[in-house]
Amino acid sequence: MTIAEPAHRRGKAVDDKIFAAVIDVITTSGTLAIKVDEVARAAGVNKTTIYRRFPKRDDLVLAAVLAQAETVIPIPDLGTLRADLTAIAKLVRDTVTSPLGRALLSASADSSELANLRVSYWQLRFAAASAVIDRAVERGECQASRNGELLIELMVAPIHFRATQVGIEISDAFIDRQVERLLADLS
Amino acid sequence: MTIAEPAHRRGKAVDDKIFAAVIDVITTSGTLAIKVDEVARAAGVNKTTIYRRFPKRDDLVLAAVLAQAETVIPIPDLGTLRADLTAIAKLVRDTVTSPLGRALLSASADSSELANLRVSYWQLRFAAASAVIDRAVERGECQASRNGELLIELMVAPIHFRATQVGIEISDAFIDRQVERLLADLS
DNA sequence: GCCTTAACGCAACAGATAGTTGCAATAAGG
DNA sequence: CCTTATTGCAACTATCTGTTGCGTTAAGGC
Repeated sequence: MTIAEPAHRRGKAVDDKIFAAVIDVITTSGTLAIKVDEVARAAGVNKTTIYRRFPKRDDLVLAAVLAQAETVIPIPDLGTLRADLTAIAKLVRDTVTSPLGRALLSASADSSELANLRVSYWQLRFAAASAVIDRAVERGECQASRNGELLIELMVAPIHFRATQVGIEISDAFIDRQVERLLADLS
Repeated sequence: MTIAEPAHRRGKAVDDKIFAAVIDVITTSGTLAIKVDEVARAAGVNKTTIYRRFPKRDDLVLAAVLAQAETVIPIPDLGTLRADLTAIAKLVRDTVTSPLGRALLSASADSSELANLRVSYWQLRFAAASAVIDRAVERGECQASRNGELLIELMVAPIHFRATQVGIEISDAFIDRQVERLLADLS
């Protein structure tokens, strides 16, 4: 995507160190209450350097989160729809339960940019997950569905809800229940 | 709960003004990034007074939120289970959609006290809502269910998820779908 | 109505953190 | 090797949290 690369001469590596430091601080310290000084220290970089690249603290956080979110979303292919869906559901559980996930998917009003990021994050996940359904249809494992993404959403929502709102540990049984529910909707 | 009331002589009214100001600031300014000075101005009270009652900013926010959360949760009684559940679902939608609701139910790590508050908030709601199911059972409208609260949770979760994560407007059709799903689980 | 005292107002303060600025040091690339 | 973009460093300003001392006010007993 980058047109002219030689913009930052010794800059690329610095960006990576900074982003890693931000993610690290979020993961350990827990919240988005990051201190720029702290990030600078963790990255072995001067505070000024950070401010020159990211004028506001929010820019820094957003950029780091974006870089992190660009990691490829794995689409499982375990042979059966049930297995694939279970894998997806468990991945969601792990993500939503982790400190980083909780910080990133915070429902607080935050910046509208983070809100947009959250939206596209889930849309990507739903699209990837519904591909699993499409594949199952091709295998003749279930009927075709015109709104696979909605079904995935309904499967995922209670997992997210429990993790963020009700604060109950999400058992494998609960995951299975959600998977079976989706399978029932498809038959 | 208060044992000796004459603790604050001209204090009660002040508390109310402060709490109202906090809720007001949250609702308008949106987030929990409240400034104590701002609250003091909005409440027509000196900053020192606030700090004397609530040593830390978090204490102030928590107290205000608690006072707000103590509002009675209305339990609809519209004659049919479907109508009651629809009313509950719509109330949840309105709450979760409102600026205050979004701020309070933020999934961010926040203080653990706020997290506990969130948990008990939903538990109260679920308990109140499952009473609606119990009443329908008594009317012979549906079969008894041993885990009405879980069913309510599964009905509410997608509403919360859409509002906070996917950012899609929650249509009445979506609400109806969730209600019908619960009714199907009961028959 | 007066007098005690708890509660409030006020102003000035300390501490932490975001964000800025000017200049010197350094490393990449021609 | 020399230019130049980039970084390091130190000293700043601005904002916000939280504190302190003292004067002022209002509630409630007498």
